[in-house]
Formats: sequence, C-alpha cells, structure tokens
Amino acid sequence: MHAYRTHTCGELRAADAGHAARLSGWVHAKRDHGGLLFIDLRDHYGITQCVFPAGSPAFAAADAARPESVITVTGQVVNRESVTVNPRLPTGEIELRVTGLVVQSVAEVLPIQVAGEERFPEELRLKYRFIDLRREKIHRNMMLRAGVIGSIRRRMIDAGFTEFQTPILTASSPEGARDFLVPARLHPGKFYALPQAPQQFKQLLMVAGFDRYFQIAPCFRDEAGRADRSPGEFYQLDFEMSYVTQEDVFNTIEPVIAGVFEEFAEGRAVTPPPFPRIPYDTAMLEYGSDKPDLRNPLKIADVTQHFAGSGFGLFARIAASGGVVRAIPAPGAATQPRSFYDKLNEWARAEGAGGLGYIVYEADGPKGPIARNLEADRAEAIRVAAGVAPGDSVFFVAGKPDAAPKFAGTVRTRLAEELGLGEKGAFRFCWITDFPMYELNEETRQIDFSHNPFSMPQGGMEVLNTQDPLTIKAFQYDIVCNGVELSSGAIRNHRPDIMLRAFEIAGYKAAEVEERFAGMLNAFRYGAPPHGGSAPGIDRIVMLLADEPNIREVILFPLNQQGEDLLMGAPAEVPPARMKELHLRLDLPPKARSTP
RNA sequence: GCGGGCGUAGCUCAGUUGGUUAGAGCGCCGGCCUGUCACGCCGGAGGUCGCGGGUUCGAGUCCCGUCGCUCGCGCCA
Repeated sequence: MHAYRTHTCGELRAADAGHAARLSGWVHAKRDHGGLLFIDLRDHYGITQCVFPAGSPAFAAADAARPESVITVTGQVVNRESVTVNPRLPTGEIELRVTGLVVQSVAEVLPIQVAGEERFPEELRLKYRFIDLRREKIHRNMMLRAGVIGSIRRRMIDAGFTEFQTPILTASSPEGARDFLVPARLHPGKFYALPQAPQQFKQLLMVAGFDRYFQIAPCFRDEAGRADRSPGEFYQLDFEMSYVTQEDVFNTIEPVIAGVFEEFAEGRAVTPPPFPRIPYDTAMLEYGSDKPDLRNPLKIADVTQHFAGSGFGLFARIAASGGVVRAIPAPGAATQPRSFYDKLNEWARAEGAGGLGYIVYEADGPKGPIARNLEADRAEAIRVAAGVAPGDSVFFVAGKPDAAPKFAGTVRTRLAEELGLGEKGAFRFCWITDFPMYELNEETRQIDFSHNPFSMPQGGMEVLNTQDPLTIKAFQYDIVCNGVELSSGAIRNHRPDIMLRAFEIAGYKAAEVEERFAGMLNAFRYGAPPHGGSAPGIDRIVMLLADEPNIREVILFPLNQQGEDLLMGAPAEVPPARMKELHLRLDLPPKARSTP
C-alpha cells in the first residue's frame, strides 16, 4: 500500500465498501464519544469520516490528535447504516474504520480556526494565510481563480492570440501612477521600474508583426489600495490586436468574456454578446456614471429646459445660471409615506447636496412641494421625459453641470436599493465608448489628457487641427460589469505626427515627448500597423464571479492596505553591505527613524 | 496626506449613569459519554480593557495625545 494514501478524502463511495484504504489529511473535526471517536479527515478534495472504536490500537493516537495536525490513517471502508448517512458529504455514505494512525505533523493551537464560518480579522488571516487558505470559501475562491485564468487562456488561444511574457525589469511607463523602482547594481544611481502595465511592450509586439498578443500580465503600481483595488500588484488580461477597428476589438473579446462568465456563472444570467455600447456622454446623462450598473433599471433624464423660466423659482434660477436639473424616476413610489421622501432628502443633504426635490404623480395629478409651484403642462412634460406613469414619483437633482449629473447617479443607485429594483444573480455588461480625449484641469485651467494619451483621437490629425480640444472624442473604451470597471482600452495612436500634435495640445513640447517616449515613437517610424486592445482586470473578474466585496478574498497572498506582506515580512530593511553595493544611502523622515 | 468606524481572554463580542472580584460563546486543558458529523454534558485555566497622559475618592467607561487595523476621499484604470 502507498505510504500516504490510496485515495483522497473526497473520493470514497459506497462501491468502495469492503476494501482497505489509506488516507492522509488534516484533522478537520474530532468528536469523542468515550467508547467511540470520529475524526473528519480533510484534504484538498474533501472530507471523509474516520471511525475509531474503543480499544482499537489507533484509538489512543486519535484521542491525542490535535485539530489541523496532519495524519495518515489506514483501515477498511465500510457502509454507514442508513440513519447515520450524511447527505451533505459526497463521501457521506461510507466511513473509514481505522486500524492504524500515523501523525505526520503536529499542529499547535490555532490562531484562526479552519472549521466553521467564524469571521477573523484580516490582519490575522493574512499573517496566517497558509491556514486561512485551508478554509472552505477562500480555498474555493482560489480554485475559481485558477479555473478562470485557465479558461481565459484557452479561449484567447482559440481566438488566435499568442501569449508572450514581457519584461518585469523595465523602464518607467507613462500610465500615470507611481512606479515601483528597483536599484540597478551595475549602473550606480540608476533604477529599473516595474511595469504598471505592459502597454508599450504590447504595442511594440504589434509593430513586430505578431498580430494578436495576450498575457495574464502582472502589473505594479505604487498606489494605495481599496476594497476593490489591490495595492502594489494585480493581474490583467492584457491583449492587443493589429489592423482592427474599435468594433473588431469588441466583437473579438466579447465572446471570450461572456464565455468565461457563463462557464462560471452557476445559474446567474450573463449579458449575451453583443454587449450594449453606451457613449460616455449618454452614460453620464442616463446613469450619472461612466461605470453604470445595468442591473439597475432606472434611467436619468435631463429636465433643465422644463424648469427654465418655470414657476418653481429655485430650479428656474439654477437653470438660468447655467446649471442643470436631472430627473430620476421612482417607479411605484407614489404610495410611499411622506417619511420616505423626508428620509431621502435628509440623506441627500448629508451627502452634500442642497436637497432632493420630488414630484409624486398620483392618479389625480402631480403632488408635492415642487408641483404646487410648477405649471401643470411643465409637470406633465417632466413626467413624459422621465418616462413615468401615475403611481410613480420623480426625484430631482439640480446644480452645477459637473456635480449634479454624478449625484443624480448616486440617487439612482440609492433609489433602486430603496425600492428593491436591482436585478439579482446576473452579470450585466456594457461598453462605455467615445471618452473625451481632453479635459480641463480645474486648478491649472489647462488642457490635460483625460485618459490615455496614446489613444487615437476620433477624426485623427484633422480634428486636432480644427476642433475645440474639449469636444474631441478618443477611440477609448471601458468594459463595465455590474458597475465595476473591468478594463479600459483603446485604438492606439500609431502615427508619430498625430501623437506629437496631440501632446502639443496638452502642452508638451516635441523634444520632451521624443525623449520620454523615445522607444515607442521610434518604433512607429519604421512601419506600424493600426492596432488596439484592452486589459480586463483578472482579480476583478474573479471577485465578481466569487461574489466577494473585497479583492483580497480572491488573491492568494495579498498585501494589506499599507502595502505590507505580513506573512513574509515585506517590505524589509536590507543589510548595510547590500546598500553599499547599490550605492544607496537612506535619508529617512524623523517619524520613520524612531520606528523600532 | 485627510475623514469615518473599530481596538476588552488565543478568536468573535457584551460590559448600563464613572462604582465591589471585568462577563458570554468559540478555542484551549481535565473529566464523563458507542453513532456523532461545527456531537453533547460537567469542571478549569486564561485579561497591562492597544499604548501614554489627564480629570476623579474611584476610569474598560469621561478628556487629550499616540499607535494599529479597516472603510472611504485624495491618488490610482
């Protein structure tokens, strides 16, 4: 018999009864009945109940076995009597009657428990991640992650993409975040940067003629974490394609994304391709966000014109001074008590809004403080614009054109929650397209790139030379699922002349651009195909599929919010000899110096 | 960098208006129990109430400072 196991702990069935078997695993739970003792033995594959009758040679060893110790048990597979069958275990029809037990490794008292569903502080879970990862839910999350990555890889290869590994030790990339730097021993005073994304490399691969590239790519950014954003490092499905339009990119990647989600959806609905394409301006109007959650059926309408010059003075004045009024429908809310409206109004003030106006459309006409001062035909026009019927209400957000639409989006989310309108158990995808190429920096009053400076402006060189920069759209797009931004991508600017002009508009001198992006610009001067791509976040995809609110639940060994690895003790100081070798000397702030 | 929340036993948490010896569940240790499956029952050990200072006859509780964790803003696709 094999030294450790003839079967896994998830394998034995009624058909194995009567046979000898050997299992190895962790002591998941132990139930001592005096004359009879049970051990639930657990491994990666499942749990098998092991029985130790009183007086058997293994009984004493089982009695002494500690939870989470690793043991090997040998015995006979026996059918359980019908009343003792456990239908919740796949192995529940049988048990192992143990004749021999060997302890392979003793576990000390555990800082966190594996069995059960108690919640433990994240700090402890990360410090003892190797124990935490034994727990059922997170163990399953990691297997889901591996399955998702495998599925993505198969589907990308089937779609004609080739996987390449791009450098980890590289130069600072222009993504906009802070770089992680690595001192170069052979070049005193110089540093490598870890890639924020393989952006330039994948574009160079297109110039090199590989046509369709992808990579499950590690990306490094020295920025703070969030619940849905891993600090330090994360993974993207990075891909790029040559000779494509924006629609070609969408049509190629949609079946991959939808296919992966369907494969792991477990009954949850998935938007079938083609995903809705929503222009950025429309998204900001109708959803008040550039990452709308389409499970929420509510759509915002602009009703500024209906309040302009109306009898409702407050909104009329806002409209007259260049402000906007947005209407958010509240289906069926006409029957809500007054307290419902008061509560929301109070909430809106707490959120920093002036308030939250509303009209209740009852069967005999519009009601409420606004309706009392508003002309009947205007109230009716608003009802039509908001797409509501008698029995519904409409809420209003009024204010400056930059802030009001976004708060309308917040109200849209809150109303769907209050009214229980959000679709459950579904993955609703869309593309947000036509992002503005430039935006006005409020502080400096200068024109900045609003997203990626390397995307192609819609209309090319001509619009750059003729159009107001703030009205120019880029071939830039995001893929959004359930209000989560999964990726951003673009058709790239592969023309050095257009790129230099695009940078010139944002205030960059040609010499500066030539120097900073020498590698890519140079490559584009020797025959570059039109190309584009995107890079959906792997961690966020798994997070959605695992239905986890926190990205660290789908990462094996995540850094904490302070960017520390509590298990391995990183970051750490380095010995003086290494510092000398690297020609580095510390110049610490007073606070860090006094830290032990 | 800024703001909110939290910090009491190994873990999860309770602790009233400031008042005697700070509690419960899980875990741990010991005992009982032959059909449990997060077994059950009895008993026990275990506490610098994050840390420092202050107010008070008296502080887990009030005040100030500080540290840590977490969520959010800034930052970041």
